[in-house]
Amino acid sequence: MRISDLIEDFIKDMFNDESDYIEIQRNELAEQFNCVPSQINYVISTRFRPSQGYYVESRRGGGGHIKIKKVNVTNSNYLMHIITSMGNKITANEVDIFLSNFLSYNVINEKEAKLLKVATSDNVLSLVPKNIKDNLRANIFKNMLLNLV
Amino acid sequence: MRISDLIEDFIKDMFNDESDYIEIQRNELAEQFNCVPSQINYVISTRFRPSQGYYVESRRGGGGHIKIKKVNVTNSNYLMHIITSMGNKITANEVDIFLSNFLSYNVINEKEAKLLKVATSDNVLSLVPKNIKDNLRANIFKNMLLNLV
DNA sequence: TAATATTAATAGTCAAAGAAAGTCAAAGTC
DNA sequence: GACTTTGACTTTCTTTGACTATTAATATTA
Repeated sequence: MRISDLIEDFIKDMFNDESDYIEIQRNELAEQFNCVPSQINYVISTRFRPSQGYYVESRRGGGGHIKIKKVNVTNSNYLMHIITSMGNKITANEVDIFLSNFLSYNVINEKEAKLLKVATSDNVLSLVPKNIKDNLRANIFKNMLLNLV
Repeated sequence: MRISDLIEDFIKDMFNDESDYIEIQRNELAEQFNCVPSQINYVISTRFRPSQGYYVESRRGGGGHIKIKKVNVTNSNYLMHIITSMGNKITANEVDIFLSNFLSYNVINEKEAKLLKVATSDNVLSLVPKNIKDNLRANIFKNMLLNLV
């Protein structure tokens, strides 16, 4: 079995009912599996993506760590379904359409919609090179949504 | 847990309803936490910045001390003030500190804080060229905040 | 006694070392 | 060809300590 799969399983086993997130230390985990630390990054970036229901944050420096949050995916969950099916690019217009749907289904409130809209608006992202803008927007949108599920 | 975080928490716990400021003795505190005195300065300069709601003054010599004052403010004024006084660059760490202050002042709620954090996190902005990342972050942060005023 | 000098008690600064995590591309595997 | 493994290099944040600056307390002097 691939080592990446072992690491994936190991991390997934860390989740339990009490908390919806886990914390790991990259170097320590790498040592346990006898691999280079960057392999942990590989595993996270291929198996713990937003589209797979995971939200990741980390911190460097002394006491640093990687925190992985698992979003509860009941397959009836409308938002989750949107997140997993959304591509890795999205335009400001498409965001608007999503938002008005979310609002009409009452899955988010006005304030949240406003925040989502602002954070992904062309205006706010005007500094971002055009060729990555829609990718970034999708990134922001999905990760924000994950935290509303 | 990082010792800096412990010190930060310890100091924050010292605040109570009666007084809006606290006083510490640098060497004594350092001794309690078994660290070098300058670590206290590190904690103060990274977690109790004047721009983030704390005003710090100190005195050297016998009986010297460090006094940290919590600047008391009301909702929209406070946010508005922060927004206008904030530079056009901000790091993810600085966002964190802002957010914890906003939360302690009750000017935003947990969900809003989470959204702000996510939308400006390094992970989510990883696609963005380094030279504009902190500018973009400030852009997103300020514009989102404007919608919370 | 008032002014001045000295000493001790604090706090401040800054840069180096340490402790993580991130990136990216080359090499390997299936 | 797509996915995985590896490792050199980078970035971020924290800890440490040597050196500096300031103030209060005390001693000395005029």
